Amino acid sequence: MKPVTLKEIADQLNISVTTVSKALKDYPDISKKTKALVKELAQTLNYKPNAFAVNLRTKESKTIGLIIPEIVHHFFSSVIKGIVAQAEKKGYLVIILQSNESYELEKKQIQLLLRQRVDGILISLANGTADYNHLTDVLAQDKPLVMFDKIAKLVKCSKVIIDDRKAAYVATQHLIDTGCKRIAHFRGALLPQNSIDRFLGYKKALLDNNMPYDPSLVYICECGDNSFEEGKMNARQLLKDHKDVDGIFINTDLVAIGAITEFNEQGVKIPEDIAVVGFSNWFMSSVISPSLTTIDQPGYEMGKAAFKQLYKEMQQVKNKEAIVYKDIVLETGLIKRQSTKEVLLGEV
Amino acid sequence: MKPVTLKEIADQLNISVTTVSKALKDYPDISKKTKALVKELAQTLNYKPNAFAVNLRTKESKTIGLIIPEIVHHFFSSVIKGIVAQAEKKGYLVIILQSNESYELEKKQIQLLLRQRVDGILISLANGTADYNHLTDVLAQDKPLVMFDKIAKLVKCSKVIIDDRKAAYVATQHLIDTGCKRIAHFRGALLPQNSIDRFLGYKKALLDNNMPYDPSLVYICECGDNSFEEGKMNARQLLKDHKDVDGIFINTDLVAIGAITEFNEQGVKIPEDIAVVGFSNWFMSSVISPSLTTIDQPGYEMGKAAFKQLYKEMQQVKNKEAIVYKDIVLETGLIKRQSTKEVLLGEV
DNA sequence: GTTCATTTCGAAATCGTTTTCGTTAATCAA
DNA sequence: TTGATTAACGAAAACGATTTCGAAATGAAC
Repeated sequence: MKPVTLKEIADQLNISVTTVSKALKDYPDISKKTKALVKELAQTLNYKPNAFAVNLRTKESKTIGLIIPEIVHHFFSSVIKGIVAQAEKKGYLVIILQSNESYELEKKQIQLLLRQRVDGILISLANGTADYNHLTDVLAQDKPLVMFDKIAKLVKCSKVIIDDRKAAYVATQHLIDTGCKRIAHFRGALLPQNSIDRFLGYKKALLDNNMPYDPSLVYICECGDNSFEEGKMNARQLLKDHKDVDGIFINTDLVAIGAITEFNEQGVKIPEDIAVVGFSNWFMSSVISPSLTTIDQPGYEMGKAAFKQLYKEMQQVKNKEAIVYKDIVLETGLIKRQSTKEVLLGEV
Repeated sequence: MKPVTLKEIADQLNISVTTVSKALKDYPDISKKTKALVKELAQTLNYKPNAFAVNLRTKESKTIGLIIPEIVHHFFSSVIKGIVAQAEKKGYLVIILQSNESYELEKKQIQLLLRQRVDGILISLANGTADYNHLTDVLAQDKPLVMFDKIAKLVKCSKVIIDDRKAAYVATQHLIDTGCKRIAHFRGALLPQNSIDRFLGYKKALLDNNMPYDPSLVYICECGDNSFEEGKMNARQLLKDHKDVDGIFINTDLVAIGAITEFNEQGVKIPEDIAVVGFSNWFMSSVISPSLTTIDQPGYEMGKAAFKQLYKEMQQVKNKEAIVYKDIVLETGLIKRQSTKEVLLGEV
């Protein structure tokens, strides 16, 4: 019933615990005969080293913590999958926690993970997080911390991101290239870096094309939950406020889908009356009608890259080297679908 | 740099480690004065008990394992969220692993979790899993194991499920009530219990309504990945094989969405020519056009219930009581949307 | 037969807590 | 004064593994 220990194996073979331990780890000072004996018995008894004991000695937990704002989310669940897959390959287990976009929770969870003595932490920040003491705490303990997607530029640690600004620029440029003259932007919440960068990309694209930037065309959502309803609401408001808008660049696919639904219901033609570009390439976007032109945001790869970087840093800590921080920027692409028109050839 | 230990606190206060430990845990044989001193110093030094040491002593890890076939999946990510939320409330951490629908991986992961000495395991079986020795291994160690959604009826442990059979019956009955005369079924893979039960519900509904059961109308997919493409493929095949089918009950929403997409592309009218009912109520289903009538499968609640049951059993083990297994069946509901017609009133 | 090297094993310390069982000193009753 | 009681603390043994440092046994070399 009780798990088998080294001692039990030792007793059964009339040798010491030391010898058993060494035999299992192929120490050179143990004879081949005893090694064989030990390994066989360990096998038949189904011996599994007690992770706590090992970790206590070696100061390694082979475990990392992962904090994300929301689990039920196409992009984030892809990231989780990438992380978990990569971690398992390297023999690491992943403890997952959801911050619910709450700063307070996030802080508590970091403490939890530190107490659990995880070897490293992967985090995508909550929208509400503006103070970074809980993060610098981690770094002060020489514990690797890698931020991904929703990051804080000010914190000195590795980051895995996409170039939100550039991607937003490309998205907006596509609207312009397909003939849109007056382009709105749904930017979601105010704070997170992504929101800021995407907005800046949108703005720059306008200016680079000698189109006026009109703040009243930028819809901010205090709630900032990037929801389907947010999209519907904003779309409804837009139709009231600005009849002349013929293109929208939207922060997140889900919001874009909300907007499209509203437009569909109100009989607004997409892309003829209004063209729409989303962001993230949720699976859903390929399936709705009209299908959504969007920016591909590689969640799985991001998770993979984030873990790889964390792993590198964990190795550095292990070898008592200094941690080398790195900013990793993943490529994105524009996925053209039905919600935008064809690119004009003659003009421009 | 190194984490603070009891010993450091003890040294600073010139008392013993024992006293520090007791003071922090409010033992009655420590004076109020020392307690105050200890607690204060612990606070300022930011002391966090070493989880390994604690676990090694107490034989409790306050950690559970979770194995699911696929993380990027609306239903499963809802389940994860329910589990993680509930676990955190009770002070448990969740280690998440993805079996990728592979029996071999599932087996390895169980071993991993046992070695990690988790206090309990939550699992939704891989499609390929037909042998249950790895599961009975867990139970033999008196370690609580709760299965959810994709279960093995033969394994003696607690299970959290929905009544797939009944739900499928309701779905099929709805097609019949809305006037469908010849109803097909896309059942996905052959093996998993859900697939079987949903098929049986479908069949029973037909028979109870004196409609012939025609095996050629049941589409099985060897690949069994419940994918969008599977839906498109099956739909294409169906249109070739059976021009007279006017309703389909489909195993999973995603497959149903694939089918709908194919029908849309081929100009088949939904629900006039063919009515469609899905299963699971993915968010997507409310958003596509036409929106999909489906069965609501409460993922979050299932996760919550699964953890609650696991928690109960972990308490039982702690109190050296016998584990009481329980089958928990969650309610489902039919969500009527545009992919099926209105219920006929006059007839039947 | 002595010396030295090599092979093979074990004793013991250690990781950081928890908990049992004493021990000491102070207090109180008689 | 003596004995019993109580309050407050500590020594030490776990938990299960790892690793350092020796020790014993064997063989080789002279």
